[in-house]
Amino acid sequence: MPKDASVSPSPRKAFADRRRDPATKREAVLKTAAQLFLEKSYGRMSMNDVADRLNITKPALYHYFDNKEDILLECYRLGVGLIEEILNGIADHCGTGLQKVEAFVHSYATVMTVNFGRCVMRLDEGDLTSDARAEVRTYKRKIDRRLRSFIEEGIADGSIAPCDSKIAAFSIAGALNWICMWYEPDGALSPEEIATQFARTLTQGLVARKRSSRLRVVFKEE
Amino acid sequence: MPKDASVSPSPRKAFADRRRDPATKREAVLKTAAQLFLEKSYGRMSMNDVADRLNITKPALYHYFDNKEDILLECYRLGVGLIEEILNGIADHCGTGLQKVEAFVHSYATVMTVNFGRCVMRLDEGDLTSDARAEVRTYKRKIDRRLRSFIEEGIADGSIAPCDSKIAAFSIAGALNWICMWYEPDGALSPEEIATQFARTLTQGLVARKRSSRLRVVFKEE
DNA sequence: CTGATATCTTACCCACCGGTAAGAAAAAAA
DNA sequence: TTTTTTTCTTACCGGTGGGTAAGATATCAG
Repeated sequence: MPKDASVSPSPRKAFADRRRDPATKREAVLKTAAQLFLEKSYGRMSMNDVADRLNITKPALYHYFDNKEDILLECYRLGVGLIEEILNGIADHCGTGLQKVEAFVHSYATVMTVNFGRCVMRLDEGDLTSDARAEVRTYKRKIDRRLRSFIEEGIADGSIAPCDSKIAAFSIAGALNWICMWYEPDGALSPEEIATQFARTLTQGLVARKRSSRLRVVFKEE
Repeated sequence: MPKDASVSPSPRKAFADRRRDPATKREAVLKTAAQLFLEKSYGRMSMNDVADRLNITKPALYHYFDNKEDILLECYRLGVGLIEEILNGIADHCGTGLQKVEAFVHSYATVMTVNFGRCVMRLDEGDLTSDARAEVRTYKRKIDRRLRSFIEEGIADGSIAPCDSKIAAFSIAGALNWICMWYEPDGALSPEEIATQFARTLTQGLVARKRSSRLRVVFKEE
């Protein structure tokens, strides 16, 4: 099972020899930190945990990162990068506001099943210093504003029923963000299944359309 | 503004004198612990924080509770109690599955704006010992199963469009649980506003129904 | 081969946290 | 008052975690 070793070697092996290759070692730290962070949360993940899993000692980590916060902030930035990619993709791909929301939900749900993506929403602002917190808040507001603008666009173009876009955005974002709380990579639900049904449920709702055999809907122009 | 002092005195004053009144003192501990827990999360909330806010010293707390986990678990139980109340209320109040889900969302959203309710979803299982974790998981599964049963009921009675009830329940529960992450008691959004729009959005979706002045829907029995 | 540089380890510091031991001070019971 | 019980404080312990100092070891440039 030899993958492309130059791209994604097992993080454990990145520190196997002391060849000078800071980039891949940094990457290895980030990957295992993200993994551990998801397993244990920021507060319970110690620098020793990270070091142990990489078969090195704690001080070695400080050769590549300033401190614990620095590591997790970097994971966070990678995750945000994934999200911003999909946001830009949606802006181009024109359509109704509703279609944009649907595309957003589908893509965002998928990102929430990727480790770095999950880190974004698992990171508690309370664990950060005020500088880092400010940065994180900026990202979050950007994403929230974007979703809200899609909803408002939909209301304007008639594809979305009038509503408070702020609350609607919180509702959708909440459902999506919570994915990282229950999703298990080896679980029964595949990312694709989740993304598809989320996109459907969050835009169309649960309610059955009146198209049963007993009832028929007729649209009449006036 | 004198409230009923026998019911809810300021937690700070509960320990003002040493009169023997364990019940209200316990309650005061729980309230401030819940408050602090919401402000700082379990890991960053120290027993000293709680004691300081009550104007006592740390060991005094151990007169009323066995340990830190015991305190938060008690807060958790109070919150779960609130949720189970609404669940039972909905079971009686008969109606379609969709109506039950709607009622659930409305009530649950409201509970998520009450401190003890918020504690339920902010409590990270990873912070607990295995015994407590087992208890917590039991409660959560009970709630999840209940919501899922409402959805399945709705699919059976035709009020809800066929879907994977598991994913749908995760979606709805996620939106609701996430409320405790952004809700601020003194913020712009009132609990009632939130509950009402959540109930609407999560059941009906965002999509505009074709009921504009240009179109009219007619239901015809066959 | 040699000196310079990057990499990593051993040993340590300090702050904090959950929890306890032992006893003082107040309140209730006698 | 005296005794007993509850309530609360001072002082402390063991463990852990982030982070650093200082030096050993390997890699690389020349």
